[in-house]
Amino acid sequence: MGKRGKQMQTEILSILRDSRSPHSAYTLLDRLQETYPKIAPPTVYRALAALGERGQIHRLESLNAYVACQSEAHNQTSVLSICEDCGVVEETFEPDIFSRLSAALRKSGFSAQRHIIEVNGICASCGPAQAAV
Amino acid sequence: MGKRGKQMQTEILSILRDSRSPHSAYTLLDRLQETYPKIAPPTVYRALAALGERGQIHRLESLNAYVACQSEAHNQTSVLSICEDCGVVEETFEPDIFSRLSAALRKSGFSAQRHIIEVNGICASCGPAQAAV
DNA sequence: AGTGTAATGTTATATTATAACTATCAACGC
DNA sequence: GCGTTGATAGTTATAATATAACATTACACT
Repeated sequence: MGKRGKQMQTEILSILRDSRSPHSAYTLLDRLQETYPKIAPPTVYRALAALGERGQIHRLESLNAYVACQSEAHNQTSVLSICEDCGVVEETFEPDIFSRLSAALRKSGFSAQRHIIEVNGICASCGPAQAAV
Repeated sequence: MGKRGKQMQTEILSILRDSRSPHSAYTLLDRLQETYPKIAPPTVYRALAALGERGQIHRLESLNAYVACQSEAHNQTSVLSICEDCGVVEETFEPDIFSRLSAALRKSGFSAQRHIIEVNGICASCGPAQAAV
Protein backbone atom coordinates (compact mmCIF):
# COMPACT_ATOMS: atom_id res chain seq x y z
CA MET A 1 0.00 0.00 0.00
CA GLY A 2 1.46 3.31 -1.03
CA LYS A 3 1.09 6.74 0.49
CA ARG A 4 -1.70 7.83 -1.79
CA GLY A 5 -3.87 4.81 -1.07
CA LYS A 6 -3.58 5.32 2.68
CA GLN A 7 -4.44 8.95 2.25
CA MET A 8 -7.61 8.13 0.34
CA GLN A 9 -8.63 5.58 2.92
CA THR A 10 -8.14 8.07 5.72
CA GLU A 11 -10.14 10.72 3.90
CA ILE A 12 -12.98 8.34 3.16
CA LEU A 13 -13.05 7.08 6.70
CA SER A 14 -13.23 10.58 8.05
CA ILE A 15 -16.03 11.54 5.67
CA LEU A 16 -17.98 8.46 6.69
CA ARG A 17 -17.35 9.07 10.39
CA ASP A 18 -18.62 12.60 10.13
CA SER A 19 -22.08 11.31 9.36
CA ARG A 20 -24.06 8.34 10.54
CA SER A 21 -25.80 8.09 7.21
CA PRO A 22 -24.47 5.99 4.40
CA HIS A 23 -22.61 7.45 1.45
CA SER A 24 -22.45 6.00 -2.01
CA ALA A 25 -19.14 5.47 -3.73
CA TYR A 26 -19.91 8.34 -6.06
CA THR A 27 -20.85 10.71 -3.26
CA LEU A 28 -17.46 9.96 -1.78
CA LEU A 29 -15.87 10.47 -5.15
CA ASP A 30 -17.45 13.92 -5.39
CA ARG A 31 -16.25 14.83 -1.94
CA LEU A 32 -12.73 13.64 -2.64
CA GLN A 33 -12.66 15.53 -5.89
CA GLU A 34 -12.97 18.77 -3.97
CA THR A 35 -9.47 18.08 -2.74
CA TYR A 36 -8.10 15.81 -5.44
CA PRO A 37 -9.82 16.95 -8.60
CA LYS A 38 -8.58 14.18 -10.80
CA ILE A 39 -9.36 10.98 -9.00
CA ALA A 40 -11.47 8.40 -10.76
CA PRO A 41 -13.91 5.71 -9.59
CA PRO A 42 -11.33 2.92 -9.27
CA THR A 43 -9.45 4.95 -6.69
CA VAL A 44 -12.53 5.15 -4.52
CA TYR A 45 -13.42 1.53 -4.99
CA ARG A 46 -9.90 0.42 -4.14
CA ALA A 47 -9.93 2.44 -0.96
CA LEU A 48 -13.36 1.10 -0.06
CA ALA A 49 -12.19 -2.45 -0.67
CA ALA A 50 -9.17 -1.98 1.60
CA LEU A 51 -11.25 -0.41 4.35
CA GLY A 52 -13.82 -3.15 4.02
CA GLU A 53 -11.21 -5.87 4.34
CA ARG A 54 -10.01 -4.35 7.56
CA GLY A 55 -13.57 -4.07 8.82
CA GLN A 56 -13.35 -0.31 9.18
CA ILE A 57 -16.36 0.24 7.02
CA HIS A 58 -19.48 -1.72 6.19
CA ARG A 59 -21.22 -1.90 2.92
CA LEU A 60 -24.98 -1.67 3.04
CA GLU A 61 -25.92 -4.18 0.42
CA SER A 62 -29.48 -3.00 0.19
CA LEU A 63 -28.44 0.58 -0.50
CA ASN A 64 -25.18 0.17 -2.38
CA ALA A 65 -23.66 2.48 0.15
CA TYR A 66 -21.06 2.56 2.88
CA VAL A 67 -20.85 3.53 6.55
CA ALA A 68 -17.99 3.65 9.01
CA CYS A 69 -17.79 0.79 11.47
CA GLN A 70 -19.01 2.05 14.82
CA SER A 71 -17.19 -0.48 16.92
CA GLU A 72 -13.62 -0.73 18.11
CA ALA A 73 -13.62 -4.41 17.37
CA HIS A 74 -13.74 -4.51 13.63
CA ASN A 75 -14.62 -7.67 11.82
CA GLN A 76 -17.22 -8.57 14.37
CA THR A 77 -20.30 -9.25 12.33
CA SER A 78 -23.00 -6.79 13.15
CA VAL A 79 -26.61 -5.96 12.53
CA LEU A 80 -27.12 -2.77 10.58
CA SER A 81 -30.40 -1.03 11.20
CA ILE A 82 -31.41 1.60 8.74
CA CYS A 83 -33.97 4.26 9.54
CA GLU A 84 -36.22 4.76 6.55
CA ASP A 85 -37.11 8.19 7.75
CA CYS A 86 -33.83 9.92 8.56
CA GLY A 87 -31.44 7.49 6.91
CA VAL A 88 -29.29 7.00 9.97
CA VAL A 89 -27.63 3.61 10.33
CA GLU A 90 -26.94 2.03 13.71
CA GLU A 91 -24.73 -0.92 14.28
CA THR A 92 -25.57 -3.46 16.94
CA PHE A 93 -23.87 -6.64 17.98
CA GLU A 94 -25.88 -9.76 18.49
CA PRO A 95 -23.39 -12.60 18.45
CA ASP A 96 -26.04 -14.89 19.78
CA ILE A 97 -28.21 -14.32 16.75
CA PHE A 98 -25.38 -15.04 14.39
CA SER A 99 -24.50 -18.27 16.07
CA ARG A 100 -28.11 -19.40 16.08
CA LEU A 101 -28.32 -18.56 12.44
CA SER A 102 -25.19 -20.51 11.61
CA ALA A 103 -26.42 -23.41 13.71
CA ALA A 104 -29.79 -23.44 11.97
CA LEU A 105 -28.16 -23.50 8.56
CA ARG A 106 -25.64 -26.12 9.59
CA LYS A 107 -28.50 -28.52 10.17
CA SER A 108 -29.05 -28.63 6.45
CA GLY A 109 -25.34 -28.93 5.77
CA PHE A 110 -24.68 -25.30 5.00
CA SER A 111 -21.49 -23.84 6.35
CA ALA A 112 -21.88 -20.12 6.95
CA GLN A 113 -19.01 -17.78 6.21
CA ARG A 114 -20.40 -14.30 6.04
CA HIS A 115 -23.63 -12.96 7.46
CA ILE A 116 -25.41 -9.99 6.02
CA ILE A 117 -28.10 -8.62 8.28
CA GLU A 118 -29.76 -5.35 7.47
CA VAL A 119 -32.99 -4.22 9.02
CA ASN A 120 -35.14 -1.42 7.68
CA GLY A 121 -37.40 0.39 10.05
CA ILE A 122 -37.86 3.53 12.06
CA CYS A 123 -35.29 4.66 14.58
CA ALA A 124 -35.91 5.92 18.08
CA SER A 125 -35.67 9.59 17.09
CA CYS A 126 -38.13 9.24 14.23
CA GLY A 127 -40.57 6.80 15.83
CA PRO A 128 -44.18 7.42 16.92
CA ALA A 129 -43.09 8.14 20.49
CA GLN A 130 -41.12 11.08 19.17
CA ALA A 131 -43.74 12.14 16.65
CA ALA A 132 -46.23 12.50 19.50
CA VAL A 133 -43.99 14.84 21.46
CA MET B 1 -52.44 -5.01 -14.34
CA GLY B 2 -52.85 -5.74 -18.03
CA LYS B 3 -52.40 -8.95 -19.93
CA ARG B 4 -48.87 -8.25 -21.01
CA GLY B 5 -47.65 -7.50 -17.53
CA LYS B 6 -49.05 -10.75 -16.18
CA GLN B 7 -47.46 -12.64 -19.02
CA MET B 8 -44.04 -11.20 -18.25
CA GLN B 9 -44.43 -12.00 -14.60
CA THR B 10 -45.36 -15.57 -15.39
CA GLU B 11 -42.42 -15.98 -17.72
CA ILE B 12 -39.98 -14.53 -15.24
CA LEU B 13 -41.31 -16.67 -12.44
CA SER B 14 -40.96 -19.78 -14.53
CA ILE B 15 -37.41 -18.92 -15.54
CA LEU B 16 -36.49 -18.34 -11.91
CA ARG B 17 -38.18 -21.53 -10.80
CA ASP B 18 -36.28 -23.56 -13.34
CA SER B 19 -33.07 -22.82 -11.53
CA ARG B 20 -32.16 -22.45 -7.91
CA SER B 21 -29.50 -19.93 -8.76
CA PRO B 22 -30.16 -16.23 -8.90
CA HIS B 23 -30.63 -14.37 -12.15
CA SER B 24 -29.90 -10.74 -12.74
CA ALA B 25 -32.49 -8.47 -14.26
CA TYR B 26 -30.50 -8.38 -17.46
CA THR B 27 -30.11 -12.14 -17.65
CA LEU B 28 -33.88 -12.31 -17.45
CA LEU B 29 -34.14 -9.63 -20.07
CA ASP B 30 -31.97 -11.66 -22.43
CA ARG B 31 -34.07 -14.74 -21.84
CA LEU B 32 -37.30 -12.89 -22.41
CA GLN B 33 -35.96 -11.34 -25.56
CA GLU B 34 -35.69 -14.78 -27.10
CA THR B 35 -39.49 -14.76 -27.12
CA TYR B 36 -40.26 -11.06 -27.11
CA PRO B 37 -37.40 -9.50 -29.00
CA LYS B 38 -38.31 -5.94 -28.30
CA ILE B 39 -38.78 -5.68 -24.58
CA ALA B 40 -36.71 -3.17 -22.67
CA PRO B 41 -35.35 -3.00 -19.12
CA PRO B 42 -38.34 -1.20 -17.57
CA THR B 43 -40.58 -4.09 -18.57
CA VAL B 44 -38.42 -6.49 -16.62
CA TYR B 45 -38.08 -4.20 -13.63
CA ARG B 46 -41.82 -3.62 -13.51
CA ALA B 47 -42.48 -7.32 -13.54
CA LEU B 48 -39.86 -7.91 -10.87
CA ALA B 49 -41.38 -5.19 -8.72
CA ALA B 50 -44.84 -6.72 -8.99
CA LEU B 51 -43.55 -10.20 -8.20
CA GLY B 52 -41.56 -8.84 -5.31
CA GLU B 53 -44.55 -7.09 -3.81
CA ARG B 54 -46.48 -10.32 -3.85
CA GLY B 55 -43.56 -12.15 -2.28
CA GLN B 56 -43.19 -14.52 -5.19
CA ILE B 57 -39.59 -13.64 -5.70
CA HIS B 58 -36.78 -12.45 -3.49
CA ARG B 59 -34.12 -10.00 -4.37
CA LEU B 60 -30.64 -10.91 -3.23
CA GLU B 61 -29.36 -7.54 -2.18
CA SER B 62 -25.78 -8.66 -2.05
CA LEU B 63 -25.87 -9.94 -5.61
CA ASN B 64 -28.34 -7.62 -7.30
CA ALA B 65 -30.16 -10.70 -8.44
CA TYR B 66 -33.44 -12.48 -8.03
CA VAL B 67 -34.68 -15.94 -7.07
CA ALA B 68 -38.12 -17.48 -6.91
CA CYS B 69 -39.65 -17.81 -3.48
CA GLN B 70 -39.40 -21.42 -2.44
CA SER B 71 -42.25 -21.36 0.02
CA GLU B 72 -45.99 -21.55 -0.40
CA ALA B 73 -46.40 -18.86 2.22
CA HIS B 74 -45.06 -15.82 0.49
CA ASN B 75 -44.23 -12.73 2.47
CA GLN B 76 -42.82 -14.76 5.30
CA THR B 77 -39.40 -13.27 5.86
CA SER B 78 -36.73 -15.80 5.19
CA VAL B 79 -33.04 -16.43 5.42
CA LEU B 80 -31.33 -16.75 2.07
CA SER B 81 -28.20 -18.81 2.05
CA ILE B 82 -25.96 -18.48 -0.93
CA CYS B 83 -23.38 -21.09 -1.85
CA GLU B 84 -20.22 -19.37 -2.96
CA ASP B 85 -19.16 -22.43 -4.84
CA CYS B 86 -22.16 -23.47 -6.92
CA GLY B 87 -24.25 -20.34 -6.55
CA VAL B 88 -27.36 -22.13 -5.37
CA VAL B 89 -29.62 -20.23 -3.03
CA GLU B 90 -31.66 -21.93 -0.33
CA GLU B 91 -34.44 -20.35 1.60
CA THR B 92 -35.01 -21.21 5.23
CA PHE B 93 -37.49 -19.95 7.73
CA GLU B 94 -36.37 -18.96 11.15
CA PRO B 95 -39.18 -16.88 12.59
CA ASP B 96 -37.59 -17.13 15.98
CA ILE B 97 -34.46 -15.40 14.77
CA PHE B 98 -36.43 -12.59 13.23
CA SER B 99 -38.39 -11.97 16.38
CA ARG B 100 -35.24 -11.99 18.49
CA LEU B 101 -33.68 -9.56 16.11
CA SER B 102 -36.66 -7.23 16.25
CA ALA B 103 -36.74 -7.51 20.02
CA ALA B 104 -33.06 -6.70 20.31
CA LEU B 105 -33.43 -3.61 18.16
CA ARG B 106 -36.58 -2.53 19.93
CA LYS B 107 -34.54 -2.16 23.10
CA SER B 108 -32.81 0.79 21.56
CA GLY B 109 -36.07 2.18 20.23
CA PHE B 110 -35.80 0.89 16.70
CA SER B 111 -38.94 -0.44 15.13
CA ALA B 112 -38.10 -3.10 12.53
CA GLN B 113 -40.10 -3.30 9.33
CA ARG B 114 -38.12 -5.36 6.91
CA HIS B 115 -35.37 -7.87 7.60
CA ILE B 116 -32.71 -8.70 5.10
CA ILE B 117 -30.73 -11.77 5.99
CA GLU B 118 -28.33 -13.25 3.51
CA VAL B 119 -25.65 -15.72 4.41
CA ASN B 120 -22.72 -16.60 2.23
CA GLY B 121 -21.08 -19.94 2.68
CA ILE B 122 -20.73 -23.42 1.30
CA CYS B 123 -23.74 -25.62 0.75
CA ALA B 124 -24.11 -29.27 1.63
CA SER B 125 -23.34 -30.48 -1.89
CA CYS B 126 -20.17 -28.43 -2.19
CA GLY B 127 -18.89 -28.79 1.36
CA PRO B 128 -15.81 -30.67 2.60
CA ALA B 129 -17.86 -33.75 3.42
CA GLN B 130 -18.70 -34.01 -0.25
CA ALA B 131 -15.26 -33.03 -1.49
CA ALA B 132 -13.80 -35.94 0.49
CA VAL B 133 -16.05 -38.47 -1.21
C1' DA C 1 21.75 2.95 -11.75
C1' DG C 2 19.08 -1.41 -13.07
C1' DT C 3 15.46 -4.62 -12.31
C1' DG C 4 11.26 -6.48 -10.56
C1' DT C 5 7.04 -5.97 -8.07
C1' DA C 6 3.30 -3.71 -6.18
C1' DA C 7 0.57 0.43 -6.07
C1' DT C 8 -1.63 3.99 -8.48
C1' DG C 9 -3.45 6.45 -12.47
C1' DT C 10 -6.21 6.45 -16.61
C1' DT C 11 -9.40 5.22 -20.06
C1' DA C 12 -12.95 2.86 -21.30
C1' DT C 13 -16.78 0.12 -20.60
C1' DA C 14 -19.84 -3.19 -18.20
C1' DT C 15 -23.75 -3.69 -15.24
C1' DT C 16 -27.78 -2.31 -12.78
C1' DA C 17 -31.71 0.73 -12.50
C1' DT C 18 -34.95 4.47 -13.36
C1' DA C 19 -36.80 8.95 -15.29
C1' DA C 20 -39.63 10.82 -18.51
C1' DC C 21 -42.41 10.70 -22.05
C1' DT C 22 -45.69 8.36 -25.52
C1' DA C 23 -49.00 5.09 -26.88
C1' DT C 24 -52.55 1.80 -25.94
C1' DC C 25 -56.52 0.09 -24.05
C1' DA C 26 -60.31 -0.76 -21.09
C1' DA C 27 -64.09 1.17 -18.25
C1' DC C 28 -67.35 4.52 -17.75
C1' DG C 29 -70.86 8.07 -18.44
C1' DC C 30 -73.19 10.26 -21.94
C1' DG D 1 -71.20 4.60 -30.52
C1' DC D 2 -68.09 8.42 -28.71
C1' DG D 3 -65.15 10.89 -26.07
C1' DT D 4 -62.95 11.18 -21.57
C1' DT D 5 -60.26 9.35 -18.05
C1' DG D 6 -57.03 6.60 -15.69
C1' DA D 7 -54.18 2.75 -15.56
C1' DT D 8 -50.90 -0.19 -17.97
C1' DA D 9 -47.31 -0.91 -21.17
C1' DG D 10 -43.84 0.66 -24.65
C1' DT D 11 -39.91 3.52 -25.82
C1' DT D 12 -36.01 6.38 -25.45
C1' DA D 13 -32.70 8.06 -23.02
C1' DT D 14 -29.84 8.39 -19.21
C1' DA D 15 -28.46 7.89 -14.31
C1' DA D 16 -25.97 5.30 -10.90
C1' DT D 17 -22.93 1.69 -9.60
C1' DA D 18 -18.85 -1.02 -10.53
C1' DT D 19 -14.86 -3.10 -12.80
C1' DA D 20 -11.65 -4.52 -16.73
C1' DA D 21 -7.59 -3.56 -18.86
C1' DC D 22 -3.73 -1.31 -19.59
C1' DA D 23 -0.10 2.53 -18.65
C1' DT D 24 2.66 4.71 -15.36
C1' DT D 25 5.00 5.55 -11.22
C1' DA D 26 7.26 4.54 -6.93
C1' DC D 27 9.80 1.75 -4.16
C1' DA D 28 12.81 -2.06 -2.44
C1' DC D 29 16.58 -4.67 -3.44
C1' DT D 30 20.80 -5.51 -5.60
